[in-house]
Amino acid sequence: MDFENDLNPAQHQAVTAAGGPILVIAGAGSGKTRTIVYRLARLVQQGVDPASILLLTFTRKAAQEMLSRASLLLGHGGDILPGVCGGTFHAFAYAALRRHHQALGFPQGFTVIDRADADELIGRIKDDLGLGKGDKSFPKKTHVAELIGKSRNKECRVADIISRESFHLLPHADDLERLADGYAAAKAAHHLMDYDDLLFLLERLLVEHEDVREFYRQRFTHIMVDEYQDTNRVQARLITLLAPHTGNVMAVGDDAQSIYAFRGATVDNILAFPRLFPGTAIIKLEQNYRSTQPILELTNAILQNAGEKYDKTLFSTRTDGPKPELLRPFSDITQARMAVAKIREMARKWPLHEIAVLFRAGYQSYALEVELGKANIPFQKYGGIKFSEAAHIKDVLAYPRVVANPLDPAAWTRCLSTVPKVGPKTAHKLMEAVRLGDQAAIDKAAHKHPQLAGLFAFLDALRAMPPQPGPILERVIAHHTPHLMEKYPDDYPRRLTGLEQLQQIASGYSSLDALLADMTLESPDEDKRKAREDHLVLSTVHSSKGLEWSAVLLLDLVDERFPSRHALTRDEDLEEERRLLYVACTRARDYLGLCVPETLYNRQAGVCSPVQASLFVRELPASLCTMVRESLSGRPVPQSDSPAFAPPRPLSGSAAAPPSGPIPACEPANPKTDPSLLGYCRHKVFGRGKIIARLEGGKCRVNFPGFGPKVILADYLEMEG
DNA sequence: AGGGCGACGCTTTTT
DNA sequence: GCGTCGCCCT
Repeated sequence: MDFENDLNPAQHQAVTAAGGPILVIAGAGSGKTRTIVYRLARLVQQGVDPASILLLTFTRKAAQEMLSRASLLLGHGGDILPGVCGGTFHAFAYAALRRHHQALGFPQGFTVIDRADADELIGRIKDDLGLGKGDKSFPKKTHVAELIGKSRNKECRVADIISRESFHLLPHADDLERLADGYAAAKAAHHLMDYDDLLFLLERLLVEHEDVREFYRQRFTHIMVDEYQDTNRVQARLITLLAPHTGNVMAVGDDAQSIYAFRGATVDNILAFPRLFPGTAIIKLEQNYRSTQPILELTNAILQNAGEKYDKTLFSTRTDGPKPELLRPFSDITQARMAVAKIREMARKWPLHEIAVLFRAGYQSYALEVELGKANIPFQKYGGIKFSEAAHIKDVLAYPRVVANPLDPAAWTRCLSTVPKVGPKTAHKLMEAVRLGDQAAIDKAAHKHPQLAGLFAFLDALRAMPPQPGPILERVIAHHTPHLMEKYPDDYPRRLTGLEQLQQIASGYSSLDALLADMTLESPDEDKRKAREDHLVLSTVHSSKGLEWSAVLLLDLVDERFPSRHALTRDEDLEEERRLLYVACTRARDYLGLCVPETLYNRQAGVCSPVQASLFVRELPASLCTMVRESLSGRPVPQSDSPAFAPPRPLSGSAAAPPSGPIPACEPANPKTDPSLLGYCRHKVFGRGKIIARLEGGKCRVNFPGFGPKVILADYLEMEG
């Protein structure tokens, strides 16, 4: 290892810093991973036992990547550095809780439930409490689950979350609190834990059991935490519990890339770190090795318009390269066509896996996925539906779940639903009968549903087997295949392949509990299952965190989509959207294309309505990108002189761009119709409000405090200021 | 009580 | 394009 030559001075300092707390502020593309990898390798080289290193990352994939790169540096070949404990906070918490579950009053262990299971449980409690019956204003179970999750992650009452961001639900605040309590009680009664419980229970374990705390403090003498800007409060407390104040803790993060505030992450953790760990060495990595200078100029400009100032300006040694392109398809429908043309063009220069298409939300790639299918371009989608979330996988895993935890309601419902004429209601009654040992009720039900006896016999047989995942899954799949064929007559072959993959995965585990927990905590790697072919990457911006590509295309950069329209009312939400765009653009090494459709297809009306370019795009100086319009043939046509962002025009307009200056420089001729003005206004009935969008036909969407968003003709509004 | 069917509404991001 | 809800029949 050549530390002097492989690292720049700041990286070198971070890698070779002696023990004690270290905070590394690592700008996008500044060699953060390289720094962590080299430090890992150096620690091991200096004789630190790998087993005493704890590496906490955002995904297990990231941990594995770092460990295998460090192994390579140490000359261990591609093998993962043996002994190092690496993974997510949640996976680490699960392992610790499993080891010490008796101490917490879970003598028989517990089951980790995912979001869908939690939703279902909440739905049942909602029904039990008789909430929302015939009341359309009562939130749906998924929304309730979201509120409860938020309140726990932000560590405040459900009522506080409601009054801060969903004030229309205030009338239901008391009922929602009751629902949250009921949910917590049901989890305890059935030995279930959701994602949040894992963290809070680990905290309780470490606080209440000094011996356990000391065990971990002695076991892990070196702790490294990646993506520290996206940790929440309980995660920060866990670090202080795991490490003494003078401990060897290295936190790495970038406040400008914080994109998980919505689930309780707080950049305050970065600011507070030096206070919690006195004597922290603070090291900043600012040189960018990833992107060309023109791309960095654009990303720097995005941050410059942020309300909160980030004291960083990335600089690159890569001065070459084209400016980012601003692609203007006619609509979000033709955007897919234009993107495919662009991807074809780029595929001449780079392999497909070096090209990525990013978007704000999963559904925004549907149209593109269809076009890619037509064009025969292979792709892999990140951040979409996960392997373990597919219905048939969950169905099959339900059997071993019942074996592992006979109180798991979601698992029982799935198993019992394979019996004809048994649905959620009967399943619940039966589960209660099993729990209470009510043999009479079971016999009665077995008489009514003849196939029930077979299912119970099968489950008993499973319980009698040694708890080895491989053989158990083999039997379960054999048992379940007829049901699968019945349930999915059209595509059961595809799903059967998925089950075979599951069988493969399962045989790699020695403990059933570990398999089940991993399936809910961390879905298996996509690329392990897919043939190693060259494919384009589609991803949500959130899932693209920490990754990079030679070429990046960004879809739907229009108001209401990016920033998401849910983020328009609160300032801090809008700021998070800005950082999200920053993360997206800093993924690109050589080429960055921003797609700004001129219209959006409106399904109800069946027409394309003009939209504005995203607020963030409108703010950018026109000189930072090149504009490319879609020609009528669908091929991209570069514009000779690139006026920045034309106001939206109807499709009927000529294909040639009307002469128009950049919006930022637009003169405010008529404040009522000027589409760039999104300030405050007054309305005779609703009072003061904030204009959040300009619509066609001289209308605006205005958010009135106390009334919510309304669409109003601009003529009825009086502009303020 | 289950299951099929049509209407509706909504659609952020993830461990 | 999806899940969810209510209605109606079995």
